[in-house]
Amino acid sequence: MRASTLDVSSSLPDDFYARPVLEVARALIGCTVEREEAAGVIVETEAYHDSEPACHAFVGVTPRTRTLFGPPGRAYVYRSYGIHAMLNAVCEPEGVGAAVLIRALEPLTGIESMRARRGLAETAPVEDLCSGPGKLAQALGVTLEENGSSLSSGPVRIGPRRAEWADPPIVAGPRIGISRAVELRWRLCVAGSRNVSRPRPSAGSGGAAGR
DNA sequence: CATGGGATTGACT
DNA sequence: GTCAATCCCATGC
Repeated sequence: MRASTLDVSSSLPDDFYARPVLEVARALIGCTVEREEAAGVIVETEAYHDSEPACHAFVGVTPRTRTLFGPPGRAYVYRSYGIHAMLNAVCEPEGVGAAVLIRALEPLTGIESMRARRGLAETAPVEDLCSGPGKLAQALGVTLEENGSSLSSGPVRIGPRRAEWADPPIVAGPRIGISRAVELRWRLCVAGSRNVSRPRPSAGSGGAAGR
């Protein structure tokens, strides 16, 4: 029993994800992601839906997007730029292609193994471990083989929002690295968190108010 | 079967 | 700020 201080025995039920994807993206802030001995608190998410062209599922059901249209509560993992694995949570009812991209975590446990998997020195700052979607997948050891696995009973699990994250200050802004549907402010970040990826949205200008 | 683009990152100017 | 690394897969011939 090495992780005695972190009881993440409970995972979010599948129906947590069976609702509007933007709603889930907000609800996932403050929740925990755990894989083996490593775990962290979600501080940044993005929502994607098949109705808008930035979503992989926009093109319809293909071998690649099959998971996105499948039942909610599964992991959608794909490779980006040939290098990085991206971890998503499939949302909305089966038949709808939607997912929340987990973009950043505040590390909780397994920090040494995170540094090792990221190839960083023991002195590397904690905020460098999971402050980006490719980084957190590498830090947790998430692989493409986990695509389609259950987020409640599979190798990667998401647990409920922790008490100290009951009402996190959330800032919304445009999603990162996309060229279409840029008008949607579907990126949600914990205001002031140093674990959020760059560019960090400023609390004043891109704020929670849309446009 | 060949090609091109991508929900990124880190190193370098 | 710019740029290369590198792989999956959708699209087109």
